Amino acid sequence: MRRAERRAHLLRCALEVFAEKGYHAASISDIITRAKVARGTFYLYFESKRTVFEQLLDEVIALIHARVRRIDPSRGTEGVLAQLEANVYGVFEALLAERSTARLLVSQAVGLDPAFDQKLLEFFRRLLELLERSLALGQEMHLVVPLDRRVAAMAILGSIKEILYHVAMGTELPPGPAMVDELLRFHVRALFVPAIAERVQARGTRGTR
Amino acid sequence: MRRAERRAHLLRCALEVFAEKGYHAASISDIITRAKVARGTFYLYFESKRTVFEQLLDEVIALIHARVRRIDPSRGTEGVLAQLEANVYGVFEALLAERSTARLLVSQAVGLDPAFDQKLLEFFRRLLELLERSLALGQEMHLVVPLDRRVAAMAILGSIKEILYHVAMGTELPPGPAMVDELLRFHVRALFVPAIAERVQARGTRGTR
Amino acid sequence: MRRAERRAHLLRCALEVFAEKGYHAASISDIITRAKVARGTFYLYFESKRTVFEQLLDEVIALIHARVRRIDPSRGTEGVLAQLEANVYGVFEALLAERSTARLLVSQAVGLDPAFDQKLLEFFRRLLELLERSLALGQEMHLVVPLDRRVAAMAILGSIKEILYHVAMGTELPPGPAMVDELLRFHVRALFVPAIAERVQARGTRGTR
Amino acid sequence: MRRAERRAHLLRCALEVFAEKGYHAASISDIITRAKVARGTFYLYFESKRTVFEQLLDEVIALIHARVRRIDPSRGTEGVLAQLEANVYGVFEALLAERSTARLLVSQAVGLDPAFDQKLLEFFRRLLELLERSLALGQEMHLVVPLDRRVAAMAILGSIKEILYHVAMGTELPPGPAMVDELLRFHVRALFVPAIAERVQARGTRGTR
DNA sequence: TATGAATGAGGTTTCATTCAT
DNA sequence: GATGAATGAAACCTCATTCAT
Repeated sequence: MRRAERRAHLLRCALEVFAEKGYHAASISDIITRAKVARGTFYLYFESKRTVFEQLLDEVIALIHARVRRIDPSRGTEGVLAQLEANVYGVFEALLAERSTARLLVSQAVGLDPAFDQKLLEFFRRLLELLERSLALGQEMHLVVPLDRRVAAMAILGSIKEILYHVAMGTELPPGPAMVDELLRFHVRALFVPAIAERVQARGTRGTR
Repeated sequence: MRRAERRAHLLRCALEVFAEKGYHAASISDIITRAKVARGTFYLYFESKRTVFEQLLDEVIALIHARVRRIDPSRGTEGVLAQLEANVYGVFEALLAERSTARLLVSQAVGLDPAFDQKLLEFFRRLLELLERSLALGQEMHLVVPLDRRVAAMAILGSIKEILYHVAMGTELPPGPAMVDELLRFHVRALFVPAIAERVQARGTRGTR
Repeated sequence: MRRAERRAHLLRCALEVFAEKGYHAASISDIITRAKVARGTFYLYFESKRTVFEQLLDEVIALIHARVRRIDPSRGTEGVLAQLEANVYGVFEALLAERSTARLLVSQAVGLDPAFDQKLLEFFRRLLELLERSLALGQEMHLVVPLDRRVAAMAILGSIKEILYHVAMGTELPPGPAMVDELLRFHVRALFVPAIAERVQARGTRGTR
Repeated sequence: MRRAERRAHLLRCALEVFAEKGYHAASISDIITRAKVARGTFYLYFESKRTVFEQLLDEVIALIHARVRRIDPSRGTEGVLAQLEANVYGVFEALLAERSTARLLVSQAVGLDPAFDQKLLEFFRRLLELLERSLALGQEMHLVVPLDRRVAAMAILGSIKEILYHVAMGTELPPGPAMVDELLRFHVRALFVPAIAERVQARGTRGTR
């Protein structure tokens, strides 16, 4: 039990250090200083600096996978829209809660080295596939307009990532829920057939900032 | 004249090395080995590893700034659309031509250190402002629907970056022009009032992949 | 305890290397090879090559300051002479014991760079002030002849340094105590009123070499 | 003729640079920048950085040798005193005229490396021998008191060097001639039999600073 | 003779990892 | 398990010297 706690504490400290300084600038010294632990202790829990980072990255990835569900078409138009919303909300909820985690994913893990790039890429590709399948489904239901599903999926994913990036970097933005609503309306307009799109659009727009 | 050539050659080699290995994993040795130049020669042209990278990044940023123009509303609806297209095309043209350059911008320069992050962030913020102004203009002309311009601008920028990221990482995608067309239609649907959006949509969709 | 020993050992080895090769020719490799220690270990104890040297220099300076006392006039003529003697003896004792230390002070630290030059100069200036005050005192007691105290102080300091320099460089000289006696008689003649000077001179001269 | 001029110019610039920055901190770039000459040109005139410095040092040494004469006893007591004076004056005249030269000798050439140390030491040893022979002569003429000639010679040399060192380092001192007079009186008291010493002392002391 | 671009040996320093206590 | 001193590979950068023009 003790062991698991310590491990979690170390992971937590490592996350903060990586988020603040970036992978390379972060040193083992930074981590153990923050964790108030001896150097050797760190290596009792993790094989190397690389592996801590990898585990943190895996955690973030799992966190997001846990929030994203394949869309189930059996619940009608409204159900599909609700599920789409739930996915985007989930991701933002998970990542806005903690800037460190967001930074790790959208900034610090990028371009580290071929292996990490690969892992990141695979994660994003899985998300893209999921999105593509959802889009295909939407098209079958005649909710989604004809489009290149891969390109559209990337556009959606990219729009989410960009906002997370700016959140992580501290850019000023509308408060969480309003921002997500706004983003969702953007997606709806871009994807859905006019009949649906107009309905959603009417439901929500208040001002124009 | 000789000097400029050498410098360009070194920059070119540095770009390739950075793109392949990432900033930190790339060593001066890698660069000079590739350039077939002695160690000191490198420092004859650049102050440090950091400054070569910075110059490369500045070049990429300049490259993109050169391709992006503020939208001029005086030429009517079609003119505005054409200008939007030109901007996106320009950016893709500049970056698709060379995977290394694209990688530098969307992958290797991210999360390097506070100074580079700042530079990158400022670059993206300038692009966002430009986009926001264009959106405001579109709204005045009743071309663009009511929306939070900042969020929309980020969504657009993010969609472009994501596609570039995947291009840089080698993901399979539709051939250049088709992809850009597809992406533009996505933007049009997301931004424009239905009357315009439908016109554009009708004009272009061929298949659904 | 262990730590202090290691540190002392490293300082000792560094001293020897600096004395043998000079500051610039001495490399960290030389020091750690002699100390049979890994490269990193050196940096565990000292921040840089510069700081080891500085600490060594500080040590030598402290060593000498510890041996030199302001002259107390309350103990009469003989007392003053005895104190003068004690000071000169003290300095020689401290530095003759170890050629490396002497070399560091009179040879290796000279002309290194503006900062070290400054430190050295300040040290010598403090000694000069002390000498000047002692001379002023001697003049008040009518023991010391009228003279420019600054020039006389420099002459005395210089005579001591020159002998130390030759000792450090291995020039053959009379054995320690005889040499110091001889030097003291030189000073006495140069400084004191004839009545005192003759008394001291009579007391000591044995041969003329 | 042209060649000799250029060489002299380079030597001059090198002297200034060495005096200002010290041997190691001085770079070939510093020298050629000051001389407004290309890098290769430097090597047309000198084999290496080391050899320029060596030639400068040789020049200084020659300069001093030219000013110092063995004392000729045939011209009586006053003549001997006058010659002693002339030697010390000569050395100061040569070195006070130019701080760069003084710095080179008393500060920058010290502790450079074994070879330079050797050269410097030999130079000082020659001066010492000369002094020792003069002292022996003085003793034969019953002008100089019984003393260890080597120690006395070192004391005299050291007193001169110390003053030059402080001049070179910018310490405030009495104006040239007064300072040399003062120093000479110091030497006279330290060396000469009372009868002579008193005569000289009476002749010059004005104040006590 | 003069130039200055090119060279590369060599130095200092960092820091992830190990291991004896 | 915990500690933290010790390790040493590897990186960056400088600068005296060379050499083609």
